[in-house]
Amino acid sequence: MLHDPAQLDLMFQALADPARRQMVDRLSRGPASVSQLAEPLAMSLSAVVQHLNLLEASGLVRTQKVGRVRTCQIEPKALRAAEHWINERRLSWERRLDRLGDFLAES
Amino acid sequence: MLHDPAQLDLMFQALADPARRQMVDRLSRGPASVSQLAEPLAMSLSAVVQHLNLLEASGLVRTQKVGRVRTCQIEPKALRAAEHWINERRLSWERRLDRLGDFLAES
DNA sequence: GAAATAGTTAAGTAAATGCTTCAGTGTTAC
DNA sequence: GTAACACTGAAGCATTTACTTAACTATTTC
Repeated sequence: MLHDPAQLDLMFQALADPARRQMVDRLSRGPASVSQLAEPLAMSLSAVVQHLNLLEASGLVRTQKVGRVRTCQIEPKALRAAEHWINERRLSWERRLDRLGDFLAES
Repeated sequence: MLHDPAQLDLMFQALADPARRQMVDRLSRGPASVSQLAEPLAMSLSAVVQHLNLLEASGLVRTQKVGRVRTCQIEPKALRAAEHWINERRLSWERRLDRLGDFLAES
């Protein structure tokens, strides 16, 4: 579910926007309401809600509404999935380099 | 230089596109020419070059031209920078959860 | 129950993105 | 020297994106 390419697509797409990364950054320091997320951003609350909906659709953020306040949290599992995708490619490359080094050392 | 927010922006933006991630994936298994990168993709060579230019501008891929062939490689340092950004946020969140757990355990 | 608060939704718009085609350039093979 | 090859660049176009404003729906507060 988390490695499904469509979800991965949504996650990387979500992380591509600076405002959304700023929101993730804020949330990494603890939960926040929509207004709290919006506060440091130079855009309308409406725009923030739209970004937030993308973040939620991507699985990176989970929200729950109590009364009139929507509280947002990071979903570390999703972050880990994105992290993992990058990590695997980097390691694959680095292992290849190691094997090449071994081969050259032997000759 | 790698943690400069503008560069990070370019990297995440580059990773947001499925075709570009497929190119990175291919390159993680070893260097490739532009045509080799293009081969599995259902688009014109010209489109692939445009994607490649973005990847290069983001620092994720380095290329060098010998004769008429441009050979492309992954730049693991850049991948590591993106990885690191995500990792820091996730850890920050998880550490917070740990502290919260400790606090609740004490009471 | 009226007013303030917190968020939501829809419609519109300007700019960015991901292509395409076509007309090149430089390189290598014959 | 000419033909094939491996790209490159510009122009154009359809779609998507990141907003805006304005009208609206719940909840609290007083």
